[in-house]
Order: sequence, then C-alpha cells, then structure tokens
Amino acid sequence: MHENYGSDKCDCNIIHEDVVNMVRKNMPKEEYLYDLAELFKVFGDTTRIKILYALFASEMCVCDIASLINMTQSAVSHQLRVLKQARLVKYRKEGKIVYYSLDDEHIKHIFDQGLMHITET
Amino acid sequence: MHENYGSDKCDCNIIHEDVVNMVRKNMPKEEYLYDLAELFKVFGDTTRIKILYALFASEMCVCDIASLINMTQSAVSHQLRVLKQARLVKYRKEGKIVYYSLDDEHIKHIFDQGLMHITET
DNA sequence: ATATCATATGAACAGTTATTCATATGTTCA
DNA sequence: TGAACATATGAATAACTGTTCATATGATAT
Repeated sequence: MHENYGSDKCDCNIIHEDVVNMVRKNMPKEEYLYDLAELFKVFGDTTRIKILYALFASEMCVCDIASLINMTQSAVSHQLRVLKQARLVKYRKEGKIVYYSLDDEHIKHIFDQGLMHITET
Repeated sequence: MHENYGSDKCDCNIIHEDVVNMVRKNMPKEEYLYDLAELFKVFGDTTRIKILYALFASEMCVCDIASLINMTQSAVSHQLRVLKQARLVKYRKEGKIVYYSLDDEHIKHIFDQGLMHITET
C-alpha cells in the first residue's frame, strides 16, 4: 500500500507517511545542517578542544599553547589554522610572536552544555 | 633563560611561564576534554545531525528516517548505533518496528548555540 | 512452514584527518 | 650580515570513519 516517495537511496518503504511529511516540514535548511556538522567536526578533536579551553583563560602565543598541552609547535600551528578558518579564534602579531585568542562567545555555552551531557549519571 | 618544563613533545621554549601556569590550573580534567571531543565527534556528521533534528520533531522508525534523509536503511542503522552508544537516542520496539527518540535535553541547546555561530555575519 | 518485511551487523573500501618531518618565512639581536 | 628564535606550511604517513554490500535476525501474515 505505502509507496516510496522520491528517495532513490532508501531501500525500504515509508511506514508512517504523515510523520515523515510533518518532520520534513520542520527540518532546517540542508545548508545549515551541513554547516553545523562542519562546526562540530572542528570541536571533535582533543587537541583543538584543549586549545580552545586554554584560550578561555587567556590569550596565548603558539609556543605557550604547545608547551601547555604537550604537543609540537607544528601540530598546534596546524590546528590553530583550522580554528582560525572556522572563525573560532583570532590572532594579533607582536614582533615574531603571534597571540591567539577566542573570536566567539557561543563556544563556552556549547561546551558547558556538552559537559552537562557527559557528567550526567 | 626560559626553560622547558616537563614537556617532551614541545619543541619550543615557554615564553610566558606565568600565563602557562595560570592557564594550566584552570584547565578541566584531561578526561572531560577527551569525552567532550568524543561527543562533538558524534555531532560532526551530517547524517547524524539530520537524524537528531528529525527526532527533535517526533520519534521515528528506522525506515522512516532513512526515507526522510534519503539514505539507505543500513547507513541509518549504523549511525543510530553510534547515537545510541553516545546516549543521545533511545529506542522502543513494537513488533518488528523499532522507534527511536531523543534521550537528552541538552542537544537542542547545543545545536542552537552552534547555529548562532554559523548564522553570524 | 514460508514469504515478506524491518532492522542489525560484519567486512571491505574509499575518503578524510591529525601528526610528524623538513623546511620556509619573517623578526630580533648581536 | 648572520645567528637564533617563533611561527607557518607542504608532503607523507598512519589511523580513523562513513557508506555499501551481503547477509543475519526476528517478527508478521498467509
């Protein structure tokens, strides 16, 4: 009785057509969902999480960050580039030293909510 | 003058020792940071984001989810397992049909904050 | 019983990613 | 100018991840 509406990938039948249609109406734009996943991808790495938490406390230069989290300067520099591209950190130069700091107020809230999930029983 | 304190990986010198020590004191436990990254890793995939957004609107069976987001039943099932392991979704069985629903109230807040970052100018 | 359907799962493959290494850039200081 | 230092970056490698395919499981209905 039920037909498969417009999906070439799905290899099964829609069981609750009304529910699917209702949910489809409420889905955010595909583009937003993609961008959201991209953002969380950036958060999904221990090194980057450590860097961001460090910057919650203070702006820091690359060398200090590397020392703090016990990673090579190169690894930290690579990750800072990722964070910079995601518009999560910004930097200022002072001679040969580059200071990085946070560029977003939402991060802390996101992390706090994340920690609430983790620390639940 | 500056020495490298206890880090074997870092290949540079601590420039601001006081800052590093202060920041180190304020860092959350290594374990939390690891778990947090693991959580965000789960969010860092478009398919899983879509599934979670779908479940914001209603509980759904696997087949309906697959149809909605235009993925194979198998792919969806694999991702639901990941979400289940992360304690983000739960399920109930009704005959041969399995209904999945959200198992966490924090997710929506996390996503909303994430969207605020994305939709900023 | 057997055919059908919904779901789960293991293996394989392709694509992605984080770190390392070597090196380049640009600044400071002697 | 040249040595030392902070940072950036490209290439290579190893590890990880998501999808697909084939198949298994378990339930329903005839």
